[in-house]
Amino acid sequence: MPMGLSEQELLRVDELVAVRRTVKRGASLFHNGEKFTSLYAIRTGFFKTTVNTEDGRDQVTGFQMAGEIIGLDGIVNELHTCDAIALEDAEVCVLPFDRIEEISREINSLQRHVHKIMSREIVREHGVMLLLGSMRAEERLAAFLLNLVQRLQARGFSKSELILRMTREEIGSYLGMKLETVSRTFSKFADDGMVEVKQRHIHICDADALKRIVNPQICQ
Amino acid sequence: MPMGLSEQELLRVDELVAVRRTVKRGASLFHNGEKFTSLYAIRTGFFKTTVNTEDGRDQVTGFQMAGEIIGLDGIVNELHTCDAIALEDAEVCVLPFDRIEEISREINSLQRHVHKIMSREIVREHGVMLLLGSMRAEERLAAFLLNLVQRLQARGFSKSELILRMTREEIGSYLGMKLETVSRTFSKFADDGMVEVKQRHIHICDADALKRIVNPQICQ
DNA sequence: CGCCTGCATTGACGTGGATCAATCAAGGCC
DNA sequence: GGCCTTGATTGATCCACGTCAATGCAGGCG
Repeated sequence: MPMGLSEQELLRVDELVAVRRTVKRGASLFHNGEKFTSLYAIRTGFFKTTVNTEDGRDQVTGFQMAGEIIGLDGIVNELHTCDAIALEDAEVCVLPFDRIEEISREINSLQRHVHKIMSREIVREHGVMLLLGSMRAEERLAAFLLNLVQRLQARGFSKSELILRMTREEIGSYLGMKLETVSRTFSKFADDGMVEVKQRHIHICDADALKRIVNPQICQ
Repeated sequence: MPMGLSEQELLRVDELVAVRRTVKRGASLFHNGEKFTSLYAIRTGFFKTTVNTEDGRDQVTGFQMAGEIIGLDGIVNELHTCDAIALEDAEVCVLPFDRIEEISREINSLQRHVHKIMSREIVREHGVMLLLGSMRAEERLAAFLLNLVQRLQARGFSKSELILRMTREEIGSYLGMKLETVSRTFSKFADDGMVEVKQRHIHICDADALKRIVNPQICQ
């Protein structure tokens, strides 16, 4: 992924991403408590990550799609602290972390790249904290839809059409609300003509209206 | 902070932490939008970090104390994406990030250390997401107090006595609740004999009771 | 000293979203 | 095809927390 490498450097990076692994829908890539050895770059498919308390509650901390990296949580204690579950059949590159460290000592742009990936995750989580801490249900769901569609668009998909890979309950967990509230809020958006919802098929009719919900002041 | 370095390596790390900066109570160490150049290691004092939306809402994303690192959010776009405000007079080490990268290419244990710091922040934020997404007001405040006192204890302070450096409103922002709810919840804890609260002076009388609130099933 | 200002506390009341529960739609499978 | 399971929708009710408002408390300053 870093650019402008020499041929020799490219070889080293290629060797890093050589190992692949497939994960069936519903299966886990890693579990809370497992030993951490590698990061994973998603090639195809869709994941969720969840943290869970000893007393059984759990919380979806993110949804990841092709091109994104999962496993960063495991570095600090060499143990994974969340579960990564495939929401559809998926393929990942296995990136052994000590090899990443080794090669990033030699290739500055890879080093920088790794740091940026971790920083980006921190910034993303700040955004989720803002959402969970200070938004209301409609704002949360609107922000969620806009974020999802924007990431899909960056991968060449439609900016108005999407298929949700996760259940209402998983969306609710991520957004700090109950599945019924997620469902009702979808229905309300549909009533207001902003989206069309058919189960997991979503058509965004009026993205600006969604933006106005997230950001009442700015978008008039 | 990494251990087991040669004398020469120690010199290089010493040079990294040479520059100090003081920040007065209420002043900012950096602001959202400012160019990112350095991380900061807190030597003394207490900070909060906040993110803010264009429409004026803001959200406290963390409280940081001596020994902790702030500024990681800035790496990804070379711009800070949050504000860091001193809650009391503070002193920090300025750690120019390109120097960190340079030296961590040479000293493996420093490289590992940097990665762990970033991973730890990601894990911490997972915990906050769990708190914001699935806990109720009493659980949040109990978890907050326990976390704070545990970090203070690790720094040699009392495990039952603490002085809050932040207002009820800042606590509320961090925990996703209104300042009145924070205040009421403190009063309830006091009524139940779990803590004594005199403004910002907190005495924790029954830490186990707080733990039971956070984790109803496990702690009986 | 008394006044002012910024927090904190407490009360009364309203509401957004949780909860409980029934119904419905869509696959998957025999 | 009919049955079963899993997830989604919708309604009725409830309550935790937000909102609005009054009061209290402590530190800073003229």
